[in-house]
Order: sequence, then C-alpha cells, then structure tokens
Amino acid sequence: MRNLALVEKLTLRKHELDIEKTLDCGQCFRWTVLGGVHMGIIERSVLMIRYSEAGYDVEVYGEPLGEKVLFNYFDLDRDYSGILEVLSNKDDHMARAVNVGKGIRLLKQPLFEILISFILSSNNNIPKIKMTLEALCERFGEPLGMLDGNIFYAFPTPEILANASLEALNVKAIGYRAKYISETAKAIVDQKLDLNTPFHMDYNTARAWLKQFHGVGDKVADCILLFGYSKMEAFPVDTWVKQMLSEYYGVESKHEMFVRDYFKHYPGIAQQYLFYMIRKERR
DNA sequence: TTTCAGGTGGTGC
DNA sequence: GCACCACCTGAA
Repeated sequence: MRNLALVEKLTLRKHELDIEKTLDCGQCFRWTVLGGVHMGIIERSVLMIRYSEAGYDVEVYGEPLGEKVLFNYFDLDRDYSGILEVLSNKDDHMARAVNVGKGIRLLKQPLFEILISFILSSNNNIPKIKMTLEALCERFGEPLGMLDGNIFYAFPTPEILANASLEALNVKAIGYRAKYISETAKAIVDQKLDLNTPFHMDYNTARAWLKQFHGVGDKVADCILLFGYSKMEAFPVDTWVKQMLSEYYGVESKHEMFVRDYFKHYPGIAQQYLFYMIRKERR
C-alpha cells in the first residue's frame, strides 16, 4: 500500500466554525480525532485538520479537494449569526443551546454515504454505528492509501454494495440492517435512482422520496435531509429530542407542526443546537 | 440475566 | 391515523 501524498494546504477561518463541536454532534461518523488532529475523508480526499492562530489548517492527501468543496462541506457560505440570534430570542432553553453550541455547522455530506450511515443508525448507538461503517469501508471501500500507518478507505459505491451478498454484508454489529443496506443499494442501481433528486424537491416531497428506501423512516429521512441536503425544515426526532420537546416545550405529539410554527424557517439548526446541548449535559 | 440504545416495518384496529 | 412489537448486537 502506497503512502498518501500531501497535495493541498487550505485554511478554514475560525469565524462561526468550531470543528470539534461540528464533528462531534452526531451528524457524521467517520471523522476521528487523535492528539488534537481531526482526520476524515471527503469523497476520495483524506483530510487532516489542526488548530492554528487564524482558524484551522487543513492538509489534503491523495486527491485534491479545492477550497470550494471544502467550504461547501462545512456550509461556510451560510450566515449563521442572524439565524442563531433569532433562535436565541425564542426562549431560555434555545438561548442556552445557542451559547453552548456556538460554532456548530450543519455539514453537507456525500449523499450515498449519509444515506447508508443513517440507515445504520436506527435502533443503534454512535460507537456501534462507527464500528459498522469502518468495517463496511474496509471490506467494500477502495483503499486510498496509507498515512501514519493507517489505511484510509473510500466509502463503498452503490454498485459494490448492491452486488454484495448478505453474508458478505454481515460485518460487525450490522445485524438486520444488512438487508436494508442491500435493498437500498440495489434500488439505487437497478432503478437508476439519482440521489441528487431531493435537492430539487420541497421538504415534504423529498422526505417521501427518501422513505422509499427500506430502513428509512421519518427520523432517518430527516437526518439525511439535514446533514446531506441542507433542508433546514428537517427536525429529526429521536428518543432524546422527544423527551426534550416534552420537557422544555410541553409537546407530546405532532412535533412536526410545533417545530414548523415555532422555529419557522430553521427547525434543523434549532434541533442540532438543542441536541448538542442535551447530549453534552447527559455525558 | 435483563435492559436499553440517537427506529423501522409489519400488523391489527 | 395510531398503538403495538419483533428485530441484531454489545455494553452496562
């Protein structure tokens, strides 16, 4: 296995971006942190991100990424300050969440990767999801090269997963979700479905479109729409968020109506900041 | 040994 | 529409 070559050096301004929080708020699973260095893969580029005076230094290995793609991945073109100000004026909980979560941005992750990742997330927890994803990438992803003794793998393509047997897909901790992955990959390949389609749909239509895949229900569809498609109307409700909605807002059912009315155009950002806060307080 | 974890799909009403 | 419940697996 050949070593990955450094092909690009980029910088991220610190303004309104906290890498640590952004990569550790449950929206992505393949980033790791070691000795203060964040390592991750975007498409076929291996990234190492370090703190610096101005913000963050980004080293790109393997294939060049380009500033535009990097900025897009971290949603840097969106102005969060105005949105967060409106949200923090809503109530004390939201104000606290905005304060605690300052610097969180909603990523725009590769679509097939985010679809598969969140199908794996159902009835599951983060350490296991990470374990399963790494196992899938090791078995089915293309090895991109080595760096510091570690082999980095691209995310598997729909074709490779569609052609894999259920036995082969039965990697660590995947369980009954292997069938969902197989059926989803097959649907994409056989029916020539274009994962870009939801970009051109409104939130409700896009959500219904994603739910055609086995293993994608309301919550998983909302995660995909929020972390892959930047649909800010999406408000994923898991057991913790459900409990939080009840506790903070007295909402026991019909969350969708409540969040749309209450958070207006940005339920997704509200959800992510609230989620980060309740998760942090639990730990 | 039992319970639960960042849900979904199937079933029955 | 809504309420149940089985479901892989690993950790507590």
